Amino acid sequence: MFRGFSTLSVDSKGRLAVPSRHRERLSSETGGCLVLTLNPMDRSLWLYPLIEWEFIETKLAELSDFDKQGRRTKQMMRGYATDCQLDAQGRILIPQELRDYAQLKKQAVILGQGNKFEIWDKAAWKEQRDQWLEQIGDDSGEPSDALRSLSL
Amino acid sequence: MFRGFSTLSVDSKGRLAVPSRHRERLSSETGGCLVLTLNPMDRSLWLYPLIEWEFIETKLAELSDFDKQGRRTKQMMRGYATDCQLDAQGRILIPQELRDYAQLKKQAVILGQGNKFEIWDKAAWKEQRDQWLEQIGDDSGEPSDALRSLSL
DNA sequence: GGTAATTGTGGGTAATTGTGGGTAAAACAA
DNA sequence: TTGTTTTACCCACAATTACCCACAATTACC
Repeated sequence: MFRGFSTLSVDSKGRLAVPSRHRERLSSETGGCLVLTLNPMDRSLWLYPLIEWEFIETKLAELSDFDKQGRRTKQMMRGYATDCQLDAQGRILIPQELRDYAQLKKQAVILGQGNKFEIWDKAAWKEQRDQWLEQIGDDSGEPSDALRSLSL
Repeated sequence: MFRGFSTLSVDSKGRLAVPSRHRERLSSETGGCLVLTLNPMDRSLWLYPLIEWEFIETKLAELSDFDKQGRRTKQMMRGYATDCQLDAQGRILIPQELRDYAQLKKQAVILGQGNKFEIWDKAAWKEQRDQWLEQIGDDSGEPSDALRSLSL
């Protein structure tokens, strides 16, 4: 399971260095083959080891074309899925199109999220985070049932 | 179960010494692997032995991506979960990002909380504590049913 | 109360990691 | 083809982190 947080910079060529503590796993897991695609829920990117992505892909294939949300999710995630590999310095090259989607500027953050990594523009992430923290903090909102029964 | 209170200092490199009476348990429990993450309820940090964290992680993994609150909770807790180990002096290095989140200055406190430790900035903790004591004391707030049936 | 052991704190140094940029190969367009 | 842009590969520097060692403060013990 991937976890953890790092602040990183996207250089002028659109490259992003994966934190070193994750490199070995990423380069061994599927011969170093990775898949980068967009996160349809947020303006951020997802980075999967190929083997994990293939599993996702089969699940996507099962989504009905007659359900609008399902169709769109499929289109987006598959359509933007880009193969990539770590270079000798442990970086990946993020295509222009995906950089635009996630509105990546110079500063980015990368978050371990179980079977994948999530990549955000730093400012956008902070905004999201603070918004969420506010919601958790005030007790006015209704936590979902799943959350209500969660003891950490 | 962890319990107890200690005042400690965070040095200029962001290191925090775990009280010695807890070291042995922390370094033996899961080969010394620990996970440090943020406490989404308060501006403080949680320190889990890896084995305890993994249990939390599986619970988080079950939350749906299509429920916004669940998704955010997952993102935050996993995203900020940082692997760490005690160094030769029994300290952990707290990443800048987490220090900022918990607003840790020079003085910190660490509280045993069952399956984990909670780490606060000392001043922030005192403030919180006094505030809570006031609230608990006056009977204006509505205690939940669970609390109502609690005999201490 | 005095001494010895343990614990908490600080800092130096070496290794690792993150970042930037140069150059050559490859892809693409005209 | 030729010229232009993009990508891959390499090298180098700066910042961070891990690993030591040393001292001060605290605690335990006689």
